[in-house]
Amino acid sequence: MSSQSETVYIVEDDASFRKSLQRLIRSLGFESVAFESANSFLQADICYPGCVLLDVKLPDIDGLIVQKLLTEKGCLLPVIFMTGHGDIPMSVSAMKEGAVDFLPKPFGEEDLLCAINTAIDRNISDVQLQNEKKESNALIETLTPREKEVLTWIITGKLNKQIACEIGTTEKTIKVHRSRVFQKTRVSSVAELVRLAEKVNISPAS
Amino acid sequence: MSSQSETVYIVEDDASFRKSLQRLIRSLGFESVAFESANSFLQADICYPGCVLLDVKLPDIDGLIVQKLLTEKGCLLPVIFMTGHGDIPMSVSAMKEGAVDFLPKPFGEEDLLCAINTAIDRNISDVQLQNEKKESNALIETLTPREKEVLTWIITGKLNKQIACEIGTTEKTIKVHRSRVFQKTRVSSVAELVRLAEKVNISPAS
DNA sequence: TGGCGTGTTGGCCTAAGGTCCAATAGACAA
DNA sequence: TTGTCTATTGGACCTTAGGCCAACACGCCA
Repeated sequence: MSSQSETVYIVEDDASFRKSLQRLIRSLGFESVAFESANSFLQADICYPGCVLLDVKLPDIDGLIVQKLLTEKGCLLPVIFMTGHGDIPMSVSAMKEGAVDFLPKPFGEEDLLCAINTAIDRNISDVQLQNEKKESNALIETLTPREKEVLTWIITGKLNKQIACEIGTTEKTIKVHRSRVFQKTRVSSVAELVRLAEKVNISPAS
Repeated sequence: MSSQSETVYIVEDDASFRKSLQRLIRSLGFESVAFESANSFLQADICYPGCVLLDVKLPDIDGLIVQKLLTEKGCLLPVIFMTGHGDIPMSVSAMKEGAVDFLPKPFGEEDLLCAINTAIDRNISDVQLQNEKKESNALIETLTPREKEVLTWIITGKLNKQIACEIGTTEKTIKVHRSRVFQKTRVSSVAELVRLAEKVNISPAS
């Protein structure tokens, strides 16, 4: 899993704490990139696998808002919150939104390491899932509308003649569409097609 | 969704607060059953759909432990925690373990109602998922070992002759097994079989 | 207006799946 | 020991699927 370097992004306005965090994280064997504000972090290029260690209280944007912005951007970096003056509702909101952990300052090295490992594992699997989904989507997008329609019937397990009846054409036509669907999506069986369709949330026709 | 009465189980040692909670919850339109200790709750029969409103600090067992016990028991009741003197690590642990919410006392009626609705919705879908899984499992369990083996190959999309080669027998034999698999699992297509197998976490052979 | 992509259809042939009937062999329990 | 369950195999026959070749209609763009 560690084929690529794992990066911990740090967003923390206190310069001395930020630097000591960065030292600590590097000593734990991770790459580390630090930001002093939410905006500078949000504009930065990020690399996977990684996670973000995010202070809740930042000078420009609230940490919980940053978390939402990341999600909206489609960024898959898992968030670990840090806070000096947090409260329970804040931590609960963060966790509901999918934060990996919410660490009150000061926190122990073990807790941090544990959270980072969890976050990076999650990121690795999220990224892989997203990539698979993208690849599957690219295949599906090569289909014509009619072929997509036939696809949704194939994955219900219907026979060609039944599909023909459903969409008002002949069995021969369905055979051709079916054949094209298999070619274009590069599968060789209905079973593979079912799994491909599930990956991109295509559900069986009526 | 409200075809059956929705029950909120309350576990709270403070008698007066327990009673006022029960009144409030009934006024919100839910059934309510209250307990003054974790043990009495854990021994009770529970009905779905529902959820449990659980005090973190109880005389006999800690609320967070109760949550783990419920999970281990296979109980699907979602947990909403209440606490008078909680802290952030406590709320974070609870949320990591799947709690729906973690309400510091005193909490508002709206927050409570919102948490209960979320919890019950989750319970309804969890219960439905579990039922579907049970039904699918029951079908799969009618298969002989050999038939299960053939099943794992069918859902990879392999042809009968390929399966025969894999498990060292003839195409004819696989045809018979395949036919029995379809009969016993009551599906009529590979597509349905793939979905059935996924529900019970059977993954394709090598 | 001609080419291209899409959707449609036909015939023909081979391969594969599905069903019915029949039969054998080993394991395990009544 | 007999009977049942499981796994195995064969033959015959029909249905489906898939590939190859050919063709036509329609809309859109250059």
